[in-house]
Amino acid sequence: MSQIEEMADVCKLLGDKNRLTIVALLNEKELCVCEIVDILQTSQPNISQHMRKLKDGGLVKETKKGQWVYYSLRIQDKPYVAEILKQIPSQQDKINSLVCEENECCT
Amino acid sequence: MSQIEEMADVCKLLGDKNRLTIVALLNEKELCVCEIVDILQTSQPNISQHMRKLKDGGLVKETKKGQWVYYSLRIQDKPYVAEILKQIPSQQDKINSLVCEENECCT
DNA sequence: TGAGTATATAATTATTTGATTATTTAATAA
DNA sequence: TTATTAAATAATCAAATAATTATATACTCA
Repeated sequence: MSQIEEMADVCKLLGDKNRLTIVALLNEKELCVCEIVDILQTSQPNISQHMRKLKDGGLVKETKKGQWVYYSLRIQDKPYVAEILKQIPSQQDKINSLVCEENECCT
Repeated sequence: MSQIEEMADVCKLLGDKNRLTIVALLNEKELCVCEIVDILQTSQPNISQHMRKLKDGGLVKETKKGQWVYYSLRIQDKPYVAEILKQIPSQQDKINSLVCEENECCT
């Protein structure tokens, strides 16, 4: 696949509001699926499928910790993604509002 | 529309191989529709519809010159798009190979 | 072991999208 | 005026996509 095609595929991944939000969230902090579900207010399978696309596209990596799966960004080789993220407002408030965070449910 | 939604929409526009190539071409030089059709080897209505999406998304602007319509990039307010374009290989060879260029058909 | 929880997968559906074909509009030039 | 050329629009269709619902897998703990 040509470089331009690969970049178009990455842009397509970021071309969905939910996925772009997920990437912006992960830019702040590693998160588990249930936390992302909680923040984005959608179904677990919906998030799970977005995560698979992001993983297949090489934008995130997963780490299993017990029964939880944590996702983190993997964009060292894609500096332009970091540029895009610079333009996105901080998602810290959404992360702070996690009930999980308070209850330490995923730790 | 939220900023993150607007950025997702821009990414979606760039998330198509043909449109990303068009934007990369316009990054080198203003081009008319017939030239883009020539380079991308697809139909005129196909390009015309891609140009409309890019125009609606605010990524390009058009200038009519006689019976030709020239498009050029309009991304001053979107620095991250410039960052993406930096990662794309030069499209100069494709522009140089234009028959138009030799014959000066669009001038 | 079995219950409970977290996540993934599969199947389905409605919507969106990219491309094609046919037609229309607009500009130029004979 | 008519013919020609460039581009846009409209209609159509197949493929891709995001979301939902239902089910399966995997891990933990009593």
